[in-house]
Amino acid sequence: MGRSVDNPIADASDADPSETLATHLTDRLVQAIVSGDLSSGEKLSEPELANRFGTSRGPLREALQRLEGMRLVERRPRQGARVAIVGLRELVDLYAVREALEGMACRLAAESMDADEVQSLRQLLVDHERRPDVQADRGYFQAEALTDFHFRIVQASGNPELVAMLAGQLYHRVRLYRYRSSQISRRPQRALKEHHQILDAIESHDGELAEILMRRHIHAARLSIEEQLAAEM
Amino acid sequence: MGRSVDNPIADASDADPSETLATHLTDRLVQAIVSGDLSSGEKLSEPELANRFGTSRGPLREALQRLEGMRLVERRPRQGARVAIVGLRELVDLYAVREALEGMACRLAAESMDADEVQSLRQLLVDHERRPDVQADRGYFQAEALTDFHFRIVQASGNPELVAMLAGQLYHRVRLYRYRSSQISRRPQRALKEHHQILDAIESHDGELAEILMRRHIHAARLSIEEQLAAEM
DNA sequence: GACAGACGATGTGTCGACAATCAGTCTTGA
DNA sequence: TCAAGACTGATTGTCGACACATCGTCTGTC
Repeated sequence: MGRSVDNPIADASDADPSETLATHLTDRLVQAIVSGDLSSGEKLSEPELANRFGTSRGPLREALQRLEGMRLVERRPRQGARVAIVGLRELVDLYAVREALEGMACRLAAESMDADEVQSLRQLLVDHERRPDVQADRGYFQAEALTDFHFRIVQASGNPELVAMLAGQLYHRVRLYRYRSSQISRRPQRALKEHHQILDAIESHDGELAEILMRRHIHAARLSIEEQLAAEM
Repeated sequence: MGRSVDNPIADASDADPSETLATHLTDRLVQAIVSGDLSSGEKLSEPELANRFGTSRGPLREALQRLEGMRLVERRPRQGARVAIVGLRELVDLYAVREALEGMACRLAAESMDADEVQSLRQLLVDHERRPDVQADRGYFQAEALTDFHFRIVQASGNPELVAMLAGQLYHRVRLYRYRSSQISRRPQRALKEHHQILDAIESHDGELAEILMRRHIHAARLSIEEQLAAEM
């Protein structure tokens, strides 16, 4: 498919102590699912995948288990794993939760971020602004931007529970929808503007406003994805 | 400790198709951690636990992985698993997230629950009310009550993502704190009253009020646990 | 006496193999 | 022709074993 060649040598030759085969497999499977390499609802065969990635079933099962925790796959005892179903209904539910959690994160961030951190985030937005795809008003809102701006706000909330919930599992599913919906946002300039407004609220330590703006921002993003997804289905 | 004897015969003799050794182990380990049988920060040895539960390391590792997903244990590559640390700081963070999510769940429930469901929940509260420990104003707020009232509201929200986040991982840690803080609430009557008020708001489909009341309720519960925990430390 | 380095023991990560189960196909009977 | 049941193939759950890393201890030297 899109994945040209697995390079087990380059991956296995290093002896990174903080990584294990299972974590590697997890990352690769996440990527495969999010990118659509493994399609929604597809049955995942353990022997086949293990063979495909050049490992045994042990680490692969461990990886599948983690994906289940991220709700990217669903496993049933003695029936195997399937890639999670991504539908309109699930999108709405997911973004509703995201609104609540990121709204909260944004409020906390507004209350605790110092000037340096704000400045750093502002620079990030400026960098985004200069990207050619954004200039052409296409594709700003890729997964990268999400992991950049949103993730850093979440981290700035200072609440590890919140970070774990969002970065640990919710964001993976969000990325899933992003990729599936043409991979390209139809409103990059506007999204970028909203990011700036959110950051403005954070800068002035207006938690309440920051939360409201973030919720609206996510709400609008959901509507955008919803449209595209509905058009594709 | 309290666990006298493992009874592998009674557990293994059945052939429940929907359960596997790993799920069994998960339940037992959750219980062991929540009840304090395994103390906070304790190192978990795979061979020892496997031996203790009469299985091999395979299913046990799978169970540990799930516990990691629930954030009841922390695993580091090549260093093993440790029971999660439960401190005051973590409690505050956890309950902040819980406030946001359950507040949202309560609002959704208020908007969608029908009269029958409300009646059923009301009956549940009446049953709780009659329990001897509640009559003596002691111990209403056990884990059971949480899985009863709160869980049913969360389910009534109709948002599977929300249910998964709360029931799938957050509630396990909440139970952890409940058990650790003397296992007994000092405000059962008041908590019960708050439950009734929340249900009143739900009954009148006042989502906004229901959310506010639920948030206050959880906030008060947190303060109560915080006091007890602080006194014990 | 204290610190650095080597040694041994335990534990984790990974693998291959076996039994029970499930899905799909074919046969058999009405 | 269709339905019920048996059979075959593949897959999942589980187990035991091995290699390497990590932790604790001991020895030797400064």
